[in-house]
Amino acid sequence: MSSVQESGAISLKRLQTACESCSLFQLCLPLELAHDDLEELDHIIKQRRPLQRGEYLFQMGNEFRAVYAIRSGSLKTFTTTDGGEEQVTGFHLPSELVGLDAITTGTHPCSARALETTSVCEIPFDRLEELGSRIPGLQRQLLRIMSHEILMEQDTMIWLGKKSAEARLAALLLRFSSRFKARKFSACDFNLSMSRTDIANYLGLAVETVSRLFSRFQTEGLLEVDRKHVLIKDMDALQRMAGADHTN
Amino acid sequence: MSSVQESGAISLKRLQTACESCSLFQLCLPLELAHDDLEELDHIIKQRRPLQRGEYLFQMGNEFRAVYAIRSGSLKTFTTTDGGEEQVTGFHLPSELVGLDAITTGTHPCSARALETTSVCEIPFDRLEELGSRIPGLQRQLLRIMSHEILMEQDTMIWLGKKSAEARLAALLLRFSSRFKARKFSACDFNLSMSRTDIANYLGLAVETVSRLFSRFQTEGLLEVDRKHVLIKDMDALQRMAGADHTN
DNA sequence: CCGGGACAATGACCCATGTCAACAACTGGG
DNA sequence: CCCAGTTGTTGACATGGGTCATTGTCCCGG
Repeated sequence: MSSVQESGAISLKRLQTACESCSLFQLCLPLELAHDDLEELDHIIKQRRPLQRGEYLFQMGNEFRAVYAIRSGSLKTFTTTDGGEEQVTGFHLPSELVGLDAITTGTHPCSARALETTSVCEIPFDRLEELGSRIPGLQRQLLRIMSHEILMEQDTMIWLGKKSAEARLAALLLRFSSRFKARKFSACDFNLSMSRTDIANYLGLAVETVSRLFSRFQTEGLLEVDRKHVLIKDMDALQRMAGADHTN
Repeated sequence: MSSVQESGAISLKRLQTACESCSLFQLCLPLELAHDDLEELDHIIKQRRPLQRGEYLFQMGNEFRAVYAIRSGSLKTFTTTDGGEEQVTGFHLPSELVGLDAITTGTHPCSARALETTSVCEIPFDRLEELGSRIPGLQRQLLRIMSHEILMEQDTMIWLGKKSAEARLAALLLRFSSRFKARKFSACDFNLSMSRTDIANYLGLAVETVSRLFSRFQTEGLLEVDRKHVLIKDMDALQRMAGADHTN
């Protein structure tokens, strides 16, 4: 899953960010920006030391200062209920922006934790906003990204509300598949960086159910699974499964 | 539930919109704008003939031209699956903006239908965007509203994923309660403009379950229910119910 | 190469909630 | 004011998926 991976020791000089040379360029914020505007954006972006698996990018309740674009690796976001229970609210892949849900309140409503070694671009929000008011294309792109996030969550709500366990897992797999595809990775052959527990939590199922489903999908010839590694063998069948709600 | 209701015949002269005189002023887009900026906003807003119960504000697949602020009444938004099944994605009350989820694709991903007589302000999106780039406060407010929407949907995802039927209904009731309260209506005594079927659909439950729960809440003394009308008698108990997920 | 701890898979059992069916209550049109 | 259609309520029964318990597997450190 990891791609652009910084090697070993962290040099003290400012790491090169340069959106223009980033392989995620077309999916991330910069899309459609002119060369000069891009340079301005580059200047406000800070590159941070890569996060190790399990490290937090931010925690629920932290003051909101920046949004983060993922360069490589992956994150999960989750809230913690009063009872200490965790609820996973999303998994995030390279080029995606996290932290947007903190704008309203000025406080992060969820925590973000690395699922593997992960590097991010930090984009201070006050400066992004200021820049947005000068560069209409940037502003538009920001609204578009947020709108897209709303859309994706509506989709998720549909699975959670209406669909059977198998449809939910199928939908999850398809979503990952298309996200990888958009990032020029294989749509059929990928690693899931999160644990079964995280998947189950996200889908609102018991771990055991998820486990059983993976097994069943495998015996039915839809997938080949080996731990984190997934190979999709029958995309159409998955699609059919994901489509059917349990009223059928 | 309806409040600012236009009476009978529709005059041909442009109806008075004037955000400044709107009772929803503080909750809606205009918040924090200076007088002059408000006037500019007023100029791009169109007032449409009120929608009757069951009328569509827009339909899934329609081209995205405008976002809509609800003045009075209420709407539901929903998608229709290939199988013709309906999935309710939200209920919308006065001062709320609908249509934001269409920004990314330029096409409405869901339909919006009036649950009762409902009047809305139409805000053409191209002009709003243009205005936003000139008025930073407006832009900020727009981002804030979208961020808030993301937040609310995450919350919804949590109910749907993790919670028992009773917790879901309790959470729904509490959400309406606080939304009415924010709009200076009673937090304990209100009408639900949508049918049981819509509620059930939204919560991912069977109508029968919703019906039974209403009855049970009533016998347990938490509520008094009479058709659409709800009187909350024990807010704390509801809160406790909404909090507990079915892992407790 | 071995051992411990986390993670994953599988089986047996049970409960919450869905389904089906009958009925009751309300609503609007004539 | 009545009747038909729609919407809501209630009961009996079925089942998907949760829970608990056991066993298997991987992975890392020593």
